[in-house]
Amino acid sequence: MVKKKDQTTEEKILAAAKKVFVENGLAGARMQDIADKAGINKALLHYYFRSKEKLFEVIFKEATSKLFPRVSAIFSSDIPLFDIIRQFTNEYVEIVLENPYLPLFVLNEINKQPHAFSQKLFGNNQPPVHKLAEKIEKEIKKGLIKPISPAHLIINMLSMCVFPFVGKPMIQLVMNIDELQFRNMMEQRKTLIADFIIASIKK
Amino acid sequence: MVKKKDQTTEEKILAAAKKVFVENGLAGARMQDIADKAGINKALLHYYFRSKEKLFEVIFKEATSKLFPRVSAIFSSDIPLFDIIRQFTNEYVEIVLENPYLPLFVLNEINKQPHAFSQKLFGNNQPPVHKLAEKIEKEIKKGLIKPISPAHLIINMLSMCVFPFVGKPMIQLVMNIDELQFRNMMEQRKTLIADFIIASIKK
DNA sequence: GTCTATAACTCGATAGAC
DNA sequence: GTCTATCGAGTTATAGAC
Repeated sequence: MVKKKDQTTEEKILAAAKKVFVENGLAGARMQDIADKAGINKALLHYYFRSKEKLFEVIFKEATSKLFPRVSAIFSSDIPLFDIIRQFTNEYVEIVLENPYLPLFVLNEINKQPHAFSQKLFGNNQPPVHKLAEKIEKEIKKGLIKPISPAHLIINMLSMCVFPFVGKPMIQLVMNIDELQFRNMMEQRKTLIADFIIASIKK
Repeated sequence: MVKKKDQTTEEKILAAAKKVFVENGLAGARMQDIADKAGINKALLHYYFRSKEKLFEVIFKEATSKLFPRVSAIFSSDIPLFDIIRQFTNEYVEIVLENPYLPLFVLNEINKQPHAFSQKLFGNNQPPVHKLAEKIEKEIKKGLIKPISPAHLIINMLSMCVFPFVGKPMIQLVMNIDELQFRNMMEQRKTLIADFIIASIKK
């Protein structure tokens, strides 16, 4: 835990804004709450970041920059398929465990303005799904794994990694578990998801 | 497509409100937008539904009543495990295909007020996960399926059903597919998900 | 850089005519 | 039931002193 007193004002604002935006979304967040949480006043918020929208942009970019680059790297890396699956599920869950509400936050914003994000997220270079899909195709043709649509396999993997966090409050409600128990479950999933997938497609 | 002219004012409001709330959430939605979309004015909204919150409640209840009762029924039904898996994945995807944005909408609101919903969703009776979990335990002990934590198996199943809809815009972006192609993929998943799960746990 | 005070605006809600 | 007009609370944003 970083001490607030050692942070610059800008850092305090960013930390506070992240929390408020992630919890409430763009529309639900209030500048007053951010100011309070940062221990300053509204005027100073506007001094550092011109407007609510601009502040939001910064937070959002920080969030996506945490989630996507590693994913891209693993998806396009040259290691064997099963290693990709193991590494991806392990790393993704690990990253998101530190920021459990990020996936819902990001998915919401993509949902609200899908077109703005095809630019923001990927720029002009294609997302790295194709390379992984091709690798899956090859493994099938070589007879190393059971036939399955690459797209579906990738969606299955993503689903089992991302959904538990998106549905965290619902899962906690339904299963009646606290923060620590949830965390422990997710720790288990780091290896469990890969095992589950591989058991399904292995010949 | 239902003609607006054959709808009562109340129906027009509900249809408009559903769209606006589902797209923007409670905080993001504006009564003016709902009125416009319904072809009436704000005053009339308040005449039919006292406040924004009350209108939201109605929409939200309609949404959850579409999603949860069937799930509960299937989870606690007395058919064999593999049939539960097949029936659940098939029916859930079918229901949500008609309302692709419902899951994200519902999860968001649960996320924002988890406690309010433990009441609203389940009332006083426990959610029906326990019965399914017990069934899984039994199958493992009988040696009919490979050992796996029931909680994780259930989460895996839910994940693969729900996530594709929650992440719909992102998936469409990354895979570069249109509405129809997305729909076709989800149609395939009705049986694919069950096959995938069963292949993984079958002995 | 940081504050107080306040302007400017958005939006839910109501009054009152028809 | 439906409308126009308007109020009033809450929020973003700015002006101006320190």
